[in-house]
Amino acid sequence: MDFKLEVAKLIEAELDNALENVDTFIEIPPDTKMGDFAFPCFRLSKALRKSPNVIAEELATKILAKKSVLVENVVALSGYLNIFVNKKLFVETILKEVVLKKEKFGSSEMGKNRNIAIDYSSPNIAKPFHIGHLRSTVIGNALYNMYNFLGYHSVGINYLGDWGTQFGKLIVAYKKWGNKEEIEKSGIQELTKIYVKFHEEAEKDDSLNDEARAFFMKMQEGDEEALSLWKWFYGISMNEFERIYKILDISFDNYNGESFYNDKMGRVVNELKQKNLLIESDGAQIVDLEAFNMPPCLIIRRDGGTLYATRDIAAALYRKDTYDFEKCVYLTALDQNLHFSQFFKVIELMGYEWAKNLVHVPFGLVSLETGKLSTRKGNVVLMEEILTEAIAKTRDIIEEKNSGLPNKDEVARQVGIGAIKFNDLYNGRIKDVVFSWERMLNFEGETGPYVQYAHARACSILRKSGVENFDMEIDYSLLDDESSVAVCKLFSQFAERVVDATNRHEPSVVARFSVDLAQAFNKFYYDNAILNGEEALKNARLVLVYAVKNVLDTSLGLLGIARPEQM
RNA sequence: GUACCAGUAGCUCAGUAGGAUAGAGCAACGGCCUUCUAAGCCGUGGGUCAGGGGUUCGAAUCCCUUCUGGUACACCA
Repeated sequence: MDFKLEVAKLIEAELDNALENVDTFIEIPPDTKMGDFAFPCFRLSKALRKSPNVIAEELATKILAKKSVLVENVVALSGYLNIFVNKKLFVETILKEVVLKKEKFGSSEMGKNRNIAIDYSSPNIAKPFHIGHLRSTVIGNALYNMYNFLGYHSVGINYLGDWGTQFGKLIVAYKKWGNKEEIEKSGIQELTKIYVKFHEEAEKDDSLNDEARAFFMKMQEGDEEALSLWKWFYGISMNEFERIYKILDISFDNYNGESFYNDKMGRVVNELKQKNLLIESDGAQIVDLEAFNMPPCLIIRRDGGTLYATRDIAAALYRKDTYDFEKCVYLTALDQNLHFSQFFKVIELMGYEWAKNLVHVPFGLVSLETGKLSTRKGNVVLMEEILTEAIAKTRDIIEEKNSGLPNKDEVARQVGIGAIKFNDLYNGRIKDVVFSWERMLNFEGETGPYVQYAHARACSILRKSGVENFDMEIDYSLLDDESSVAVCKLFSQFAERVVDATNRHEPSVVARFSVDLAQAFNKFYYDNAILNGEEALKNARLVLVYAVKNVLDTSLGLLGIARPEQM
C-alpha cells in the first residue's frame, strides 16, 4: 500500500472530478509539524471560485468526516491541505514491505524483456588509465546496476579506443625510438613516453604524421607487421586495465572496442552511398549536415582511412542488430557533444527510426589544479596512484580508530575505493570538477565512508542482538517517534527515487538518497538506545535497524560500492 | 563567429512536470565518548539564487536579454 496514492484517492473523492492525477500534485511539507503530505489548493481556486484556503478547509472537514484509518488529522494551512497520517499504520506498512522484499525492495519489472546497451569507461589503449576515465567508468557501472534493478537487461560495453591513427603514430614512434626490453619492463609508461616524443617530433616534422596515417592504413588492410605490433601494445594495456578494473570491482559484458568494427565499416560506407548521403568534399567523403546547423560528419579520409564517426556508426548498427536495445547509452565527457549529435543524425538520415534511442549521457570536464588533463604534457593523476593513496589512507584510519578489526586490508580496499567512487557519483554529472586530493580523501560528511559507516553500525547492532529471524508481529506504535518515522518516510520514497535516477541517468539521486538515509539512521541511533531497551521496544527497533541495513545495502549496491559489515 | 554546458552560503554542491521561512556537507566557532563503532551526533554564524526585464495568485525553477566561466566546431579520438 502506497500512502501517497491512498491520500490522493481520499482527496480526489471529494473533488468531483475537478482535478485529475491528484497524486502528482501531492507534496511533502518542508516541516513535519505541517504534516506528512500536503495538497496545494491554489490551482483549484479559479475553477471552484473560492479562495485556496476555503477549499482547503472544506476538504479538511469532508475528509475528517469520513474517518479513514489512514488519516490521523487534516488541517488547512495557508492554501494547503495538510494531512497527518496514522503513524503506526504507516510505519507498519512500510517496514513489512522492506523486510518482506529484502534486496528486491524498491526494484521493479518495468524493463522486463528489454535490453539496454551501455557504453562506458572506454579508455584508449596504450595510454595510462587516469583520473579522467573514472567518471565514465563509475557512473556507467551505476547505471548498469540501476537498469538491471528496474528489470531491464543491461549490456555493459567497454568500447576501447584501440584503433585509429594514434596506433600508426605509436608504431612509427616505436620503430624510430622504441626499445623492446624497456617496453616489456615498464609497459604503458614506456609507450606513453614514445607517444609523447612522437608528438614533439611531429611538431617539427609534419611528414611523421603522414607516416603514421600510412601505418594505420596498413593496419586496416591487415598488414602483418603492423598488426602484430598493435596486438603487442593491446596486450600490455589490457593487463594494466584489468588490474585496475579488478581493484575497482567493475566488469563488462564485452570489450568490443573500435578495432572490433574494422571489418564492419564497409557496410556503413555502402549504405551511406546507396542512400545518397555520402558526398565528396575536399577529397574526403562526408555526410553534409548543414541543414541541421552542424558541421559535416567525416566518414572517410582523403587517403581512404576511416574515422571515429565511421566506427561509431558501425558500432551502433551492430549493437542494434545484436542486442535489439531499447536504448543505447553513451557515457562520455560533454566536450564530445557535437560528435554524438552528428553521428546520431547520420543514423537518423539513414532511415533508422531507432536513432532516437541513442542517448549521449554527458558529464562535466575533469581538470587538475594545474590545468587541463593531458597525457602528452604529463598533466594527469594516474588511477593507480589514486587507488593506492585512498587504500593507504583508509588503512591508517582503521589503525587509528579500530585497530582490532579483522580483515583490515580488505576493508581498507572497500572503504578507500568506496570513497573514490562515491566522490564521482554524489554530484550531478554535468558539473565540471577540479580534482582535489583533499576532497577525494575526505571521509567525513557527504561521502561514501559515511554511508558505509552507518551500514556497519546497523550490522553491528544486528550482530550483537543475536537475532536471525525477525518477528514482524511487533508493536508498531512503539516506533512513532520522530526519528523512526523519518527513517520510514525515506523508505517510502526509495522506489521513485531509483526510477527518477534511472530516467535521468543520474546516479547522484541514489547517492543522495543513501546519504539522507544514513543521516536519518544516525539520528535514530543517537535518539534511541536499541539493545538496552525493554523487550518489546528492543524488538521493534531491531526490525527498523534491519530494514535500514537492507535499504543501505541495496542503495550502495546500485552505486557499485562495497558494504563491509565492520569498519 | 556559431553551437552546447554551467553560474545558488567563504568552498563543494542539492533543490528537474512553478508552491509554504531557499537546504546539505566542508571550512570557522561552541558542546557531546563510564551507553549499541565519535568515519558519529547536537548547536551558532553565514544568501541581491550572476544582472535586468517578462509570464503567474505564486519564479532559484518557465520565456527574453545582458554578463561571466568552460567546451566544441574537417580528415585525432
